[in-house]
Amino acid sequence: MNKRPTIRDVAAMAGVSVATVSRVLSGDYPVANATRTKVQRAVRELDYVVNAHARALSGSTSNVVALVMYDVVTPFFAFIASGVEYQATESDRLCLVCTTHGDPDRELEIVKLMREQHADAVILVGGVNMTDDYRERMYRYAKGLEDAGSRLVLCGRPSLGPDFPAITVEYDNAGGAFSATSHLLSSGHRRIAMLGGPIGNTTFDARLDGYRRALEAFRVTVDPALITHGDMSQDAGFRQVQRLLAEGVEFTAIFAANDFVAAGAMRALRAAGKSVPDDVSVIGYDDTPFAPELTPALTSVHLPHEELGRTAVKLALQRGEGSTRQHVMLGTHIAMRDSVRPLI
Amino acid sequence: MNKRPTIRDVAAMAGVSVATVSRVLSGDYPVANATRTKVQRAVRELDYVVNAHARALSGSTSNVVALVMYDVVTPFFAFIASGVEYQATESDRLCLVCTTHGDPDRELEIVKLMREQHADAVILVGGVNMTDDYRERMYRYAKGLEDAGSRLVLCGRPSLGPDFPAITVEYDNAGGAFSATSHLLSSGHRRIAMLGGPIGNTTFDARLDGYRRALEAFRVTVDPALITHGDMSQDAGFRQVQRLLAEGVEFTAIFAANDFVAAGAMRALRAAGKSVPDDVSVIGYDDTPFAPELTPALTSVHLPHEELGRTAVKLALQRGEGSTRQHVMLGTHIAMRDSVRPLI
DNA sequence: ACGAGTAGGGTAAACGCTTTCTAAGATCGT
DNA sequence: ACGATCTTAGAAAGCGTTTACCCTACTCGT
Repeated sequence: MNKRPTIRDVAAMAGVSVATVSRVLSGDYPVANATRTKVQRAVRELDYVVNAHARALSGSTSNVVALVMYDVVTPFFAFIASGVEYQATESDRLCLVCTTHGDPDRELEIVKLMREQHADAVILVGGVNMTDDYRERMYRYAKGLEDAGSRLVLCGRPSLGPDFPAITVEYDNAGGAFSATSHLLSSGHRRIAMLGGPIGNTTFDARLDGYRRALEAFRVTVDPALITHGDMSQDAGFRQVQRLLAEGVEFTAIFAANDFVAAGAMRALRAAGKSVPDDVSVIGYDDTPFAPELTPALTSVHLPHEELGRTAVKLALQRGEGSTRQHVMLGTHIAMRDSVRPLI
Repeated sequence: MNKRPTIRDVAAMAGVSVATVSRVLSGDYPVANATRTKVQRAVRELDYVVNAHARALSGSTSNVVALVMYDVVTPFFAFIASGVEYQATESDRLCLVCTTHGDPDRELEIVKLMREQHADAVILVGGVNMTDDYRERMYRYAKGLEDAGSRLVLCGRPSLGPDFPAITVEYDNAGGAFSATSHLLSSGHRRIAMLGGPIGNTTFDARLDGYRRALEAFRVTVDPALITHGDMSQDAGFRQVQRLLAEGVEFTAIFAANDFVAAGAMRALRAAGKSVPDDVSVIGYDDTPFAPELTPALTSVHLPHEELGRTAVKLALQRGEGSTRQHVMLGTHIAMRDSVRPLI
């Protein structure tokens, strides 16, 4: 095993100084053609590659973007990751991926690691519980990262205010829920069950809010009995519908917190001998890839997942005045399929 | 914005030398308790974090594991990534994720980047076209990475031989296909269509091979008319079944290259008025999360995705003699669900 | 023909750590 | 009480780049 060559070896072989080699490699300084050629040949000959750490230490950017999310397999996160990865390589950056599984300690640990790494951007993805503790934590993160020269990006979670030193890239959670609910309402449904997510989570609170606002816009009173909560799993959807049925709550449509919950709901409905969409219409959220594969194909609120990720990176990497605290909100739309039917 | 503190600042504040600070931080050298406390207080006071690049430059490990795959959203890859990420953080490593989308140039580029980064391990995931060009490319990669002190891991693709300087972690593709096909055969099916993947891809060739071997084991002659090829998409599955039907090829069961293809096949069957599993049994591969959500729930070959990822990292990080060219093969099993029915 | 300007390239000082080498006290056996 | 041994800590030499600074040799305009 050969020791890997350094820039000095290249310089020696090419018969120039290390400064010249460095200049040829970064290409931002005039170098005579003959010299450039000699250096390039030496590089090829030795199969030389720069040492990224030395470069990062000397220069000051690490060319790394960090992505911090709940997990890596949930389609919601996977698609955002896809967008981030895409834009990162587009911008000649590498992409570090970390998962928290919801553990704040792990999150703290990761932010520390990213400060160590001098990541150009740290992108925190997904809804949260908006507590004072959370705000304070974020403030500490923002400070630490700023000192390390990193941009903090909140992706798919609300802004912490225009004064907060972070970029925010969200999508219109409440708006999507409003559309979805309105879609059911204008199809004639009035008894619409809302299978919510965990209480306090910004994402699901916003979806619930959109639901409420749509009902109000249609002058339908919000019946608390129709609103349930659970985690975001299929099982949760299943059980919530089971309970609703057991309690004899009447409804002709369901708006689910996300597609997993919707899938569980449809399963419970089927188990109870109810047909979707003949007896009950169902609409989901996130437009997960399996939505069109369900029977019936699930109508769902489509999110610009990948664009969310791409935008996060793009904004974080863009330099210049005021670029540290932008706020963008992306729109959603309904992907209409077969799980909703007008009430006659 | 404060400049971030360095180890010298900590040393100054604690009234000790930088060497002592370094030793307190790495904790592998005896330091008096009083001194340790002083240093730790200074660290907390200044909110100091080490500079990972300086550390990597000085020491010689970067504590980074790189994952190179086709994409990030396909469940097959996402679950492997999940395992890699898990084991990486377990081993105090960060996880760099790169995608190739099948582009060899991009792959080359990534390997170069990983040499620059001194990644502890570079994990290449997924099936490939086993050409001479490929072997040669891998050999170059292995050389370059070895010189950079990185381990090369081939994950979910065949070994390049015991002399090749890489670790291989595969799962039993042919074995899984053998089991799946045997399952259909022992349910009485004899006319089993095989909806294959792209020709030449190691993964799908192996699955096809397992199919063949199972038929032979049951003394059923392999009918080429029953074997089709396509990419691994749902559309491909749909079209392949459509064509089979149009050509009047008779079959009572389908073994699909993967679950996407199986989903497409079921759709085509339904479109043609055939019932699954009453008219045709279907079995998929990969046991994707949506498999149980299909109607009927899809029987599929379950892969140890996460374990594959975890094992890749574990082997790559384990030091010692002979640890650079191990080869492990993980087993598969059939997840039985509702898409297969015995032929009476 | 001459000073200004520019292209091309070398020298050496950072960058922020780890680690080897060295040395001063403290502790101990005899 | 005195060398030997241990513990603890500092000085300084890298690690492999980038870049500020400096210098030389041309090219021009006049």
